[in-house]
Amino acid sequence: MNEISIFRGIDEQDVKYMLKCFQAKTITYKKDTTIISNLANTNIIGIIIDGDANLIRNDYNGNKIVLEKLEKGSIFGEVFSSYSDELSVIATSECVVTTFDYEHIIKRCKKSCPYHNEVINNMLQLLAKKVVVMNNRIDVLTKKTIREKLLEYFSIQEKENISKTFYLKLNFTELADYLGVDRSALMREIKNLKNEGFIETKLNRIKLLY
Amino acid sequence: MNEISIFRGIDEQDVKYMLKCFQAKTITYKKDTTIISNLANTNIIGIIIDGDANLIRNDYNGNKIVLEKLEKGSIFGEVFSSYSDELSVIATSECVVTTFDYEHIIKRCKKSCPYHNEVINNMLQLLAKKVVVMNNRIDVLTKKTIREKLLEYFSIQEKENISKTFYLKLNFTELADYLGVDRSALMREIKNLKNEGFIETKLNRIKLLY
DNA sequence: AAATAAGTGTTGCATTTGCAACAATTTTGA
DNA sequence: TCAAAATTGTTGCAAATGCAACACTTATTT
Repeated sequence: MNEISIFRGIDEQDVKYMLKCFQAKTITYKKDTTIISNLANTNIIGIIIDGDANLIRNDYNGNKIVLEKLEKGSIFGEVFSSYSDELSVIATSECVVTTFDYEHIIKRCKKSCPYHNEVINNMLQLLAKKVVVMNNRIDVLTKKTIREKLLEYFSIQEKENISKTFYLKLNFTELADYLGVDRSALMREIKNLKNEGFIETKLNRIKLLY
Repeated sequence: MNEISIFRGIDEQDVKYMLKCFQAKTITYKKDTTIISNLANTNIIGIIIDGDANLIRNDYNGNKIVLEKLEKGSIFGEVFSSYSDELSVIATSECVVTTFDYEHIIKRCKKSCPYHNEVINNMLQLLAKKVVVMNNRIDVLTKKTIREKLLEYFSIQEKENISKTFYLKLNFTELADYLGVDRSALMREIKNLKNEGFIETKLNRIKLLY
């Protein structure tokens, strides 16, 4: 997959050295525990070393919304400084997390680690990738009907998988949230698409017939 | 406004030097002319030095969608590499634009300009700001009804202006596109909000009464 | 293994929305 | 300054959607 990670291109020894230089802390969290709360008011960068977590927003009504699913290699905390609602990161499996202060990324360390450039480049690419992912979601959400939203979503999956057959990464409840529509209405529209011969489905496998 | 720009914190002389080092080109475009076409296939970074432009997507139907409004200080081209549709940038007023190759940002130049760090930091912050803006839009688009979308949009404007009275930056046609809804349905809902005493409007000025 | 929770699938109905079409108003530019 | 273009504002109507409620299936927990 050639995934970008914040330490890509830096060898393991140097990563260790750098983390020491950054005064990074690595902690293991149990499932369903809080990794960090009130993220918006910190200058912390976190990296998921292993496991999965969710970036959660608690809005004014007390609703918890999953803003982002974090997995191995994901970073969090880099961009939400302007959020006024409370953000937190919750482990959804046993989870190893490294955190350090954002300052270390932008300000050169005194020892001016030679691999610092590499980290910044990776960071830019991670952010750029995030922008692409968000753009995809906006494209989908901007469509007016559930059918159009679904077809746009399928089209993105088709591109990513380079195949007209793929497995949904979200369950239907999550997909409804992702598309910003009512779940039952989503089910109805999927049924319609099947009946009209646009798609075939089997569990979470989708096959596009057009 | 303390706006971030890619050259913030670097004095004018050094910016000039750096642009030379980057082999940057600065060109003035007339209104409605194409600044760059097929952006997705380039590694170019552009900076709007003066004037306004639109980042346009030509989708498969030939529809032109305004993805982003660019103004003085905006940068473009850095993150859209994965778009398969054609992207272009069109001047919406007389427009001075500087372009250079993305490589210059990430790879240290041979002379290793001392202000290079500053540029990278600014670049990170610009991207981060973009992520925040996109997050706002996703928050709005995810709401199910036009009323909820409008109220969320107003709430963001209220925060940004720190006032319950503010002027819309978009006209109603553009706002309808931004919210992903039909324009006439949007007008209807604004009328309802007025009749029910939630807002007052006068031209593009909105006053929240709650 | 039983109990509980989470997710899927379905339906009737009221409400919301998009669409189409048009008039009125404002802005642009020739 | 006048004509054309763009934007605003309105409405009837059909279609799409959300909501609520429920049965059923699959996971998870104890």
